Amino acid sequence: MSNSKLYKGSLNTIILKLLNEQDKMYGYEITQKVKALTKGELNITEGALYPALHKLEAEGLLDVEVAKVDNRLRKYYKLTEQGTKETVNKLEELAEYIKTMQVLVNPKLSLKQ
Amino acid sequence: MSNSKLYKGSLNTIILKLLNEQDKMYGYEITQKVKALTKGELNITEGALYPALHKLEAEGLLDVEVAKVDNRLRKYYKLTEQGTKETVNKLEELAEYIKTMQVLVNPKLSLKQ
DNA sequence: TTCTTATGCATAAGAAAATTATGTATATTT
DNA sequence: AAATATACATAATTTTCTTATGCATAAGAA
Repeated sequence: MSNSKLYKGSLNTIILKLLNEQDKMYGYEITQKVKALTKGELNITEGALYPALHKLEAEGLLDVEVAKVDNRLRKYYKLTEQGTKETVNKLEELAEYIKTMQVLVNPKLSLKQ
Repeated sequence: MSNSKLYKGSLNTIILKLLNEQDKMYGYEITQKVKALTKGELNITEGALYPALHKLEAEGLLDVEVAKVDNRLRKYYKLTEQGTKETVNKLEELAEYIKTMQVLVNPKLSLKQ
């Protein structure tokens, strides 16, 4: 995923947010989109992505729709209603996480703002 | 640690940064400091902290010094030279992580600044 | 004075989320 | 023809954490 361990735990947030923007995406598309957006910084591995997608689906946050394009399989995922709600939560958690880490890591700066 | 999974992978960064500020700290002190700084948002559990400290020491990033205060044991940890270098790396990684996540999560905003 | 809470360390069992490796298959480019 | 890109999947292992448990002393409350 990256040389930095900090991305551990961020994958679901990334997936949900992308699907919130793009309406529907398939797995491989997600990996390419993330690579492009981060200019190669972040490469989602398949071994992380596919189990994560399956779990989000099992939890009722994603719906799947299978399509065949150019004789190849694609599994399009989109947010359920519950998935949209959870996206909001995840984004709030991310904002909170960033704030907290900034307090811990740059206590002087955090007093100023 | 927190209801949010995002903190996974952040513990070493937190420990190193605190020791970079405070010169030397003992385990329990770290848990209390983090709790105070984050107003209770983040509670480092002992099961996470002590193994992390031991590992950082084994990697040569921390030195230990045992002290007895009020008939109770304290293990003071401080950064080695290598630990100070690694602290810089960890902080750079955190800054990079935050930037990257902001691009992923708020692509419109990230264009503006 | 006894019980609870706080201080201070430690480790073991288990869960969660990732990495790494491997497998299958088709399409496209070199 | 071979290599790369597209597209999915899973299994073994590792990392990092939670939860539970254990030991011990000090301080405060009932």
